[in-house]
Amino acid sequence: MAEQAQIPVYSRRLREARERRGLSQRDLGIEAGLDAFVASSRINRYERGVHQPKFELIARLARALGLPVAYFFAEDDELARLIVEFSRAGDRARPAP
Amino acid sequence: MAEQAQIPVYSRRLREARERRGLSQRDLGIEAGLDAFVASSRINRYERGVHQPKFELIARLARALGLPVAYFFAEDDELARLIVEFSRAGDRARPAP
DNA sequence: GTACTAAGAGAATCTTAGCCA
DNA sequence: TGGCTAAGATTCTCTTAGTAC
Repeated sequence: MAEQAQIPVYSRRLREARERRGLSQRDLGIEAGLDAFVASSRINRYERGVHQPKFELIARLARALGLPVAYFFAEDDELARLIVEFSRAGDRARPAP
Repeated sequence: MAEQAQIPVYSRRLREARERRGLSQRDLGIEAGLDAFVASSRINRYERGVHQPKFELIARLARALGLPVAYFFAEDDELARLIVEFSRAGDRARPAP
């Protein structure tokens, strides 16, 4: 049987977070600072696990989605939840920089 | 004044974790499955922030260092500590897969 | 409008072969 | 021995131009 290439964690978390926000792939890319003409294509590649974005871009996507970068690399769902909780607690303590 | 290129989070965390383990750059690379002839050069590039490793490699480095991948992307030190605590708790609950 | 893809252009990393403390 | 680097070889991503629903 043929091995199906595994979707990376960050791809899965990216799509989940985007859909939770009700954004299209194009609009998420634009909010992260990508050119409107390439946004859809690029975000699609990342969510499908075809291409790997630069960390700098992941950081911008994380900011656009209101999540810490570490969230996108949490394999464990419980750890992911913990990271979100931590960032929300931080938001109250020290507002937006 | 010239802007100093910022060292990425994962670079900083990688070096810290490696030194805590008392490993050389070469030995860490080898433990992560890199060829002995390229290990030193490549790990050095990652720790200096010159090159970005593939996520697949970060996952192997994380395993070699006994840390979750998310740890290497935690900007906040307190969050990093939280992630380590979580992984240690998990080790007791469900041993090595 | 949204999700998605092929393929050449462009930009990155990887390997080799070293240097310095 | 350990940390580090230049540069060509290699391999990746990015942009463009599309398709299908």
